[in-house]
Amino acid sequence: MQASYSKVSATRARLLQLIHSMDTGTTLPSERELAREWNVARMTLRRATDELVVTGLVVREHGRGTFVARPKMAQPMAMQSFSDGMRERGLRPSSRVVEFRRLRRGGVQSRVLRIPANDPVVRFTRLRLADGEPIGLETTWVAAGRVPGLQQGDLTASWYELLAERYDSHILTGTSVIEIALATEREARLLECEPAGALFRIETTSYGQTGRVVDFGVDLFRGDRYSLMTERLPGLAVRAVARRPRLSSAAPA
Amino acid sequence: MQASYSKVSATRARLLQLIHSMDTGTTLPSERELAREWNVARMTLRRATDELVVTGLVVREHGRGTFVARPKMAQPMAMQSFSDGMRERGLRPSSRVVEFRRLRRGGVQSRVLRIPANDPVVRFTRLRLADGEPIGLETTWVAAGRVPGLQQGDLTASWYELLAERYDSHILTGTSVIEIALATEREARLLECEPAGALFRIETTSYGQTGRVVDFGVDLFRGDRYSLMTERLPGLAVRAVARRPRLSSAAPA
DNA sequence: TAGTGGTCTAGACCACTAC
DNA sequence: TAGTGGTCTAGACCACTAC
Repeated sequence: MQASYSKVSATRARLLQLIHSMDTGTTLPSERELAREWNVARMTLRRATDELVVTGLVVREHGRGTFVARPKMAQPMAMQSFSDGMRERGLRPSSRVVEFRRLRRGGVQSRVLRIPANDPVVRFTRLRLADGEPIGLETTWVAAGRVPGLQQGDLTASWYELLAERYDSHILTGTSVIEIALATEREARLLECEPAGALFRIETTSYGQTGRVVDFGVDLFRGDRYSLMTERLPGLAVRAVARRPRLSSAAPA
Repeated sequence: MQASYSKVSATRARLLQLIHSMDTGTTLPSERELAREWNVARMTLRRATDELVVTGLVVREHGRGTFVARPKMAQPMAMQSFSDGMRERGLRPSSRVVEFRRLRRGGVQSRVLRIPANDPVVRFTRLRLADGEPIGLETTWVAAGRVPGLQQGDLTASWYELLAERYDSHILTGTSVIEIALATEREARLLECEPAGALFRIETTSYGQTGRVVDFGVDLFRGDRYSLMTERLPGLAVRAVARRPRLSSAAPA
């Protein structure tokens, strides 16, 4: 620790030391108590704690206390259905449809889906759960012409399997762009994380046979609970694109 | 906007609206001015701004003001040398060696490198730059036996090329784990970002011919300036591993 | 009811910039 | 020197929990 370090930094360091000697799930001393003991304002103590919350080291529960968090879970980035991925890891996948809409026009998404701007599009948002715990929030856009008769009730099982079996659309590969975003209040409520908590925002265009675009999706994963795993291969040339930063928001609020 | 939203949220929303009408590089009104105008404490205004800073929408400069930020840049996740990647995109790559050490024992990294725990290891940390601007902070571990005679001065050019040409070690594939971490003060100084700014933390094990592990590395990229691009392939089965969360820190401080 | 975290305030003082 | 962002404080009041 350097002398020039800020009080927040020094406090965070003390918190880290404290936490490393504690077991998962155990309760930290209260904010007021630690602030008094370490001679800092409660706000300073809280700012230090904020950083450990974002990183996933501790969890705060309103009215109850602050606890040492569980380890993160790894999310493989293979082009695999969420359901299969979860089952492979011994977890029970489920999903809750938060929104289901038919849009008269694809708008911005038309270009990505490679359809005429005036073609209709189906957009739906699902909360993905593993063993009942919210994992990710996923919004999908698909050309309405590709999925005739699709209804909200169809989406409780695997979307990939549905595409393959009913619509003969087989997703083979994809391109993803990963960004860090902060949870809006709505997203935080659904994912049961802190408002303004750090999220992975993964934008994926998926391709089927003959390179056709099948769907386009935006997934949000909690950064405090998950890591992403990916295989790296040589020379997969990917076009670099400059992107306007965004605050988060999978779907339009 | 809902009535139940917090003041920070409401303020962030007003800031977003303000920013969307402004051009890249232009100056926002000062914190004191906006706080007065919107009837919030300066700390509240700052907390709202904090979120836009993390997301990369605005940049603060001490003593100068707050500015609308430039768009993010995409980082391809192919297993490609940093130098080649940058050159392909018309940027001049360079790197500065921040630390270079020979360790008598590999310690924790021995297991990843698949060498006996008592074998010596070379560890070095480089700051990667594109057109002179810091992009990432990269720490690499490699078995000393694989790189006899390696010296700090060798590392200004491409590490992959050096491995291939001098040591006949060709890196072909890799496995990466991506996490969100917050910059320590040291990392923030090197990357010229905010202390506690959000970073991508990418841990990579690289493999050569016959699946041998060649090196192990931890890269930190600024989350406010970069996004990651990756190709997704079907059925790349990746073992899921539970991981203890960490605050950041590529290398031991 | 007592204790916890969540939000917000009004102000002090510092460090840096531009002149 | 005036104006900007950076840090920290001491306290108020709210919302939630556990009893």
